[in-house]
Amino acid sequence: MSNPFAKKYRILWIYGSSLALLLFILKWLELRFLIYDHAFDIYIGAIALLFTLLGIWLALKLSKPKTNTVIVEKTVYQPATADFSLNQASLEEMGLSLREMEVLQLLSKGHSNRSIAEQLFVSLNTVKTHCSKIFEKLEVHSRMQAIEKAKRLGLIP
Amino acid sequence: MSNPFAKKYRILWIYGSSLALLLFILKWLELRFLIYDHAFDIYIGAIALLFTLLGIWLALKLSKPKTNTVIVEKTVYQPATADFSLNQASLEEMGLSLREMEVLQLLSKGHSNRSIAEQLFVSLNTVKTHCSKIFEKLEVHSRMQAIEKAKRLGLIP
DNA sequence: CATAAAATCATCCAAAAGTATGAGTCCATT
DNA sequence: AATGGACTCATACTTTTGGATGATTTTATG
Repeated sequence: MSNPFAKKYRILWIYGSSLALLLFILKWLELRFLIYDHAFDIYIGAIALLFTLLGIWLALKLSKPKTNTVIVEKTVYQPATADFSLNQASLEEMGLSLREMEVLQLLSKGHSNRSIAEQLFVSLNTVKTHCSKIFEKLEVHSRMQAIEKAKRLGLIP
Repeated sequence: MSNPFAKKYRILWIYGSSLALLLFILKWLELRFLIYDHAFDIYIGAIALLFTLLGIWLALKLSKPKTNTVIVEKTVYQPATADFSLNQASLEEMGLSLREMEVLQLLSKGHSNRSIAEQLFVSLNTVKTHCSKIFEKLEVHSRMQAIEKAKRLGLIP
């Protein structure tokens, strides 16, 4: 933790120091070769300061914020989806509606009717209705058989 | 570790040197064209531009890197279990008995408790007991979840 | 606009699944 | 002989699921 901080601060320090040194040298030169009057000098300094601030403001306002993207890998155990392609023909033949496919997919993941209802923001009864229709269309009598058949038909991975 | 540092320092040196050079040129111009009033505007403009750039550079280089932490959930899919080989280690770890494995296998084929009972020549209650123990050991609460977990542990094909 | 399909929700009932607890038998190990 | 694990079975209870039926709303389509 302290190492990267130290590094950052060191770099900052070096930047700052060299800048200060440069300005100091300038001042020294200025004093050394006192040719022009101080009013002009102050004026130039003000201009410089003003536009430096302007530059800083511009940069801060217009620059994209540096983002530290932390990627958290959330493992999902869903095997055999890599080369899955939905069998459109089977789907057409079975006549499953869009919503029924959604339910079927959640069904195949082992979710309960209640869980599916919550995920789809519908009532438990609706999910049961969908399930019944799915079973009817797939000609099965339980969710397990439905998954079995759906997988075989290429409806789900 | 020392290489990136050296690189950074070199860049810093170059930046610093060029800045110093620019300032010296400006100073020189200042001395040179102080006499001519009409060059004054150009001089001020140059100063302004230069210091604006300096400000931008300063802001970009020295500003604290804003750490906008973006958490991205990445779904990692497990490869398909094309060639099944029983994961003995997982089995040991889960502590499933022989009979429980039998039940689990029939379970995974979509059989009902009654069907399993008939196939194993035991009572329905016994099957339920086995199931309960399996669920307990696999830390799940339904046959579907059990199958899911057993598959990804390599207990069943 | 009318009609059909899809989606939603409900109630009631029966079957299946799951939970908790207790208990008996068999068998291997200590 | 005692112990513990595996297997068996049972009762009682709760939850979930499945089936049947009917109704309403939304949405697409001719």
